[in-house]
Amino acid sequence: MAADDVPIELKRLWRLTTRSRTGRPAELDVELIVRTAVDLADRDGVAGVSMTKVANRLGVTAMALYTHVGSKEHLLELMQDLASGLPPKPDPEQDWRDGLTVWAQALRRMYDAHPWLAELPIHGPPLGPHQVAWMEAALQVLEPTGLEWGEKLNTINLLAGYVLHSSRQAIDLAAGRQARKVDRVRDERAYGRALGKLIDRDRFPQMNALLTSGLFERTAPPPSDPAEDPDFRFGLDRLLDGIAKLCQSRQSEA
Amino acid sequence: MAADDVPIELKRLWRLTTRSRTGRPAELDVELIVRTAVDLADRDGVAGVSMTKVANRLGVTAMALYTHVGSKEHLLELMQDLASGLPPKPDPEQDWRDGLTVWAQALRRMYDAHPWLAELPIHGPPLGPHQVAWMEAALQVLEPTGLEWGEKLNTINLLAGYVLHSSRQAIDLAAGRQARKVDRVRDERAYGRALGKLIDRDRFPQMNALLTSGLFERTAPPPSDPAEDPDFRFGLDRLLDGIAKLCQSRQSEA
DNA sequence: ATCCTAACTTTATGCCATATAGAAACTGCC
DNA sequence: GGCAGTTTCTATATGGCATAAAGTTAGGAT
Repeated sequence: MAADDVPIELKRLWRLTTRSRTGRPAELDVELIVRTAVDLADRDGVAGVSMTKVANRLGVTAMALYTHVGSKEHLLELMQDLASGLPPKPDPEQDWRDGLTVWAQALRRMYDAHPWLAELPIHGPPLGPHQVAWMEAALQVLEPTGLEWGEKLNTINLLAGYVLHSSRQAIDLAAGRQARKVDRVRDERAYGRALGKLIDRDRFPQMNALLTSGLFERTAPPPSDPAEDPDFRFGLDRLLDGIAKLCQSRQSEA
Repeated sequence: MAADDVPIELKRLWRLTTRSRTGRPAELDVELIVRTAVDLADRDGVAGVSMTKVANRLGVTAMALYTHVGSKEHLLELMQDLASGLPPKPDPEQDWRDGLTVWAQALRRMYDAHPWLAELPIHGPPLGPHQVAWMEAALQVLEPTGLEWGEKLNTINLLAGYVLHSSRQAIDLAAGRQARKVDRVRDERAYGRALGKLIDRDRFPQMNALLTSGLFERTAPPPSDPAEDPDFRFGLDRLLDGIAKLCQSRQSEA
């Protein structure tokens, strides 16, 4: 069944590698390396993860890792899947809209728990067991909608992309706020004042109105639960409204 | 007016730096450096841009750049703004929905013209003249909707985030397809077949159904105009439907 | 006891951003 | 005409990075 033509990267994601009986026995294994790397990333972000640093933590040279993870790129994929964890189990009592809301909010909290996940590039379709589990959960929620497979995929992708994007922004904002004194450009108030001086009122009338509206003078308190942040909810609700319209049109066809 | 308390980074974005009359005259200037860096990025992506390479192209040492751009991070910001170009002028005849569609499609084509723009991290609010112009254009389109400033901002952000995300995916997919023989994991057919062997039918029933649906067997022809790609249009239409509902509720209040 | 083999180490290459210090080239002033 | 001041650019160096190539080590199988 799990035949030989499965690429080694997939095998490692699903932990299907077997220790060989011959040769020097390994001190390391994929799981150990990836967990160490995730620890480092949780502390220092993606930039804090280097083959050397991971290896040093394990009391081993950098090159030793290559036996088990192939390349740094692959290590990052393994880290991504591991840190993704498992989605909440869909509640069959809920309708699809509540189900997707719960799903998206859980995803948002995942990025909050491991902000470095939002730094990673996107690798096409889900490949590892945890990513597949997230996809499975969303598909289960969408099952009663009667959408076609392509539509379901597009919908999930749309939602996941939104959560990723808004997580990134929130994380960047928080990081910027921490360095406020160093880098005042990004401070909201300073932003409005500085740009206000540069913007030609005739060429940028709307921007000018926006900057003088006082919107940037408010100090937004960082919400305790990022999944309840009003800015996050705004986009989520728009998205769900748009998806709802699609579901309605599908339902009225049938 | 353009007072001294404007940070140097902003001044450079708006090309407000003045050559001093004393001292050794500069061979370089910001515009020249940034244009050279953009050329490099157009050819080789963000990874192809290093201070050394940019400097060599200009017949100068890497350190010479630092007089003009401060740091590589700042150079990337300058590149981003320059390559963003100008948005299409909003047509006052169009309603907001057509206007946003045009805007989003133009943004999509921008990422197609400079794919490396999609690789860059997000830097909070728009700071440079071109980015401000994009924002201004979107605000002008939204002007008749009667939305509040915060809603307009959230809406634009939602849309821009969507275009960025789907551009990234399309670019990654195309890049993966180019390296198909090397990296078959991401080839769509191979994806379905390989994952099919790993996935437990009981634990992942929906994924299993999806993989056996034949959806991944189709070969999607790459569209000539990315802004007309059906996958892109799908998300855009959902988003606009969601925004339309918000506008309606605002209108019925008034 | 010896061989085989996989796991790990050593060493080296060629990148990278940028700190520091100094040389070079111009203007304005005497 | 030449010196001072100022700015630009160069030379050099540091410490980091991923990973290629080749060598060493340690245990299981025979």
